[in-house]
Amino acid sequence: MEAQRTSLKLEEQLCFPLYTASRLVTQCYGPVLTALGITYPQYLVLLVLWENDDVNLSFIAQRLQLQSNTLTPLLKRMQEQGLITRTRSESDERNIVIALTDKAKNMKQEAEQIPQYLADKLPLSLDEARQLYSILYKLINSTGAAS
Amino acid sequence: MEAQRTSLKLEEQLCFPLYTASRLVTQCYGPVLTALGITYPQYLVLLVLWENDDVNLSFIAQRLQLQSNTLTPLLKRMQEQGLITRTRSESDERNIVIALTDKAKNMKQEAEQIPQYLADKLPLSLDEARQLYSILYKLINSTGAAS
DNA sequence: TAAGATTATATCGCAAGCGATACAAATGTA
DNA sequence: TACATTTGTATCGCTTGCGATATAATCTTA
Repeated sequence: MEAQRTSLKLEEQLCFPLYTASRLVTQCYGPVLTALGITYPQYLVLLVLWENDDVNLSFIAQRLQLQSNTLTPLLKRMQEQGLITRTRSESDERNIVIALTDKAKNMKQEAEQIPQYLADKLPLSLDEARQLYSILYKLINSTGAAS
Repeated sequence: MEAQRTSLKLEEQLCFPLYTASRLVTQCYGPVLTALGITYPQYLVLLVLWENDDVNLSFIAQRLQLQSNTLTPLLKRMQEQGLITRTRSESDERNIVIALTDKAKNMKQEAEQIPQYLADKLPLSLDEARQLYSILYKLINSTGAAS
């Protein structure tokens, strides 16, 4: 709310470093994820499912702040790769239940090392990482629906 | 380099809030950019060109940390919309020179209000914004090529 | 209980992103 | 000056993202 001078200089835009850091950090996952045969958003879906299996599409959508027009094809591809199953709920046929296959469950163990791999690769101190989290979630909670 | 406990919990991954905040903040630009008839990456290209007109594709690529396989089609679309011209350099025919049209030059004035619009929309204090910048650029510089 | 709202997911169309590769112009080198 | 290398863009194929809209199942309510 304080008066802030704003300009059109690329480096002074908040959006630009956010967008670029996100892309470049995502690229850091490339080698490990390729080895597992998955993409970055697919990895995020697995993170959700490793915490909560047998959930509706809308649950994943809410956790990742993605919509059905992104998730439906993404989940279909994961199904084709044998990572998940998609089943219509019997109690409410509008719902589609996503469940991990054994293949995806087994991948969790290999994935355990990924966070450490990334933490080593990025130059942030614990303090900086905490600050970053705090600010990013402030942004997220202010824009999207409440998480 | 300190010992950090890592886990596969979604919220504890650095990547996830970065990815989500980037998408959601980008979505905040939607209304203003749609009014100008451009997309978010096109806006970034314009930011570069408003600072430095008549530059090679590789200059934009370096500034935005994007590659030709992303920029070439993006710039072609901007050309079709009458925002830029693409001309082969005479001195070195490998280079393609990107220049703003009058239409795009005139858009700068309307765009001047965008940073303030966003600053008002996001809940960050000046201090938080500075911290965020600092950390994001640390990430960017550690991953991609030196800016 | 039939019509209208709401909810959950899907479809369509288009613009990024990006790994891999291609290709022509320029440069280096023997 | 031929030939290999490097440089700057472009092409291909695929997977996101997302606005807009569609569709079917469920819920509401008169």
